[in-house]
Amino acid sequence: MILKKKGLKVTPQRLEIMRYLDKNRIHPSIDHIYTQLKMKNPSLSKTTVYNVIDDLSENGVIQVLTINKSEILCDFNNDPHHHFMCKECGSISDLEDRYNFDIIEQIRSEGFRVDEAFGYFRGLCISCNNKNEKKVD
Amino acid sequence: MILKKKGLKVTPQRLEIMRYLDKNRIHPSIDHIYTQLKMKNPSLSKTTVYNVIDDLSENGVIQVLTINKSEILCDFNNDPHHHFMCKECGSISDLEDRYNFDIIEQIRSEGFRVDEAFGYFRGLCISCNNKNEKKVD
DNA sequence: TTATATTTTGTAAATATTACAAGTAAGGTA
DNA sequence: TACCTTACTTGTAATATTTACAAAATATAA
Ligand SMILES: [Mn+2]
Ligand SMILES: [Mn+2]
Ligand SMILES: [Zn+2]
Ligand SMILES: [Zn+2]
Repeated sequence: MILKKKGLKVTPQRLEIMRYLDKNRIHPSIDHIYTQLKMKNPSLSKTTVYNVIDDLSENGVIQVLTINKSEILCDFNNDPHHHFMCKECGSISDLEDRYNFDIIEQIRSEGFRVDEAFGYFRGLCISCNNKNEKKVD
Repeated sequence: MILKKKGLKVTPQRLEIMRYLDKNRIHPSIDHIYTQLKMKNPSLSKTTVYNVIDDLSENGVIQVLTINKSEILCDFNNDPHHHFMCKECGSISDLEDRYNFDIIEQIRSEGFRVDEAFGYFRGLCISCNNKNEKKVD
């Protein structure tokens, strides 16, 4: 059990939130998670969602994205990978692993201690870009 | 004049903010800019700082960073370059150009339209990392 | 100089996040 | 199992950032 390993107590709220993030790899916001889980767990508090996300990210279980200035986004996948935000539909896509993080080693060699790395890109996703090009035709 | 070229009127407030960003390449927050300029320009409104930063970034004059979840940071240098945030002293360092953005072409070739690219790294800056290692000794 | 559209300003509203204290529950111990 | 201690959850209030808005001021072109 990943929570026990980190010294965190196993609570229904933490399990629900982790399960939700695991099954919904859409990089949801705190409010999104809260609204979705509140339906089946009416006693859930938004503060709890904040607390759980903080605990999980501080313990390296999940990662928190700041690609968006308006709110943080949550990602169950804590492997280093880049993200693309579509300015049209707002979707956040994962970018393939092959866009690697060699750069981190270069930065380390300069004397930095690198704990976290984020690659954020913005523009139009494949789907919106296709629609956009058709309009131009 | 860069403002005229973009069809933006040349106002003292815009000039002051641009001059400040040009001379202070520390990636200041809105509040930082406001506090600094308010001293010599007591009539300056924080709304104006927000408006000017929006106008300048929408017109590609400056860039806005979301490396930090608590507030946006402003960068007069709008060339693509990566940033490093120190968790100890809070400084934001520019990373060298040689950490290139080849990856953008790869993403484009997949069908995305890439307008903006950001590489954000967090950890300890060179200075704080040195101090940290001495403590361990 | 005058006209017009743009910009600035102050205030208020909206949102996201954090602080806090009281109640609740998890997990260890006997 | 029953109890204890500590960690967690919850609701509310406070804080902080950002946006909305309308009136006043100003830049620029004619
Ligand atoms: Mn992801
Ligand atoms: Mn920079
Ligand atoms: Zn899209
Ligand atoms: Zn530092």
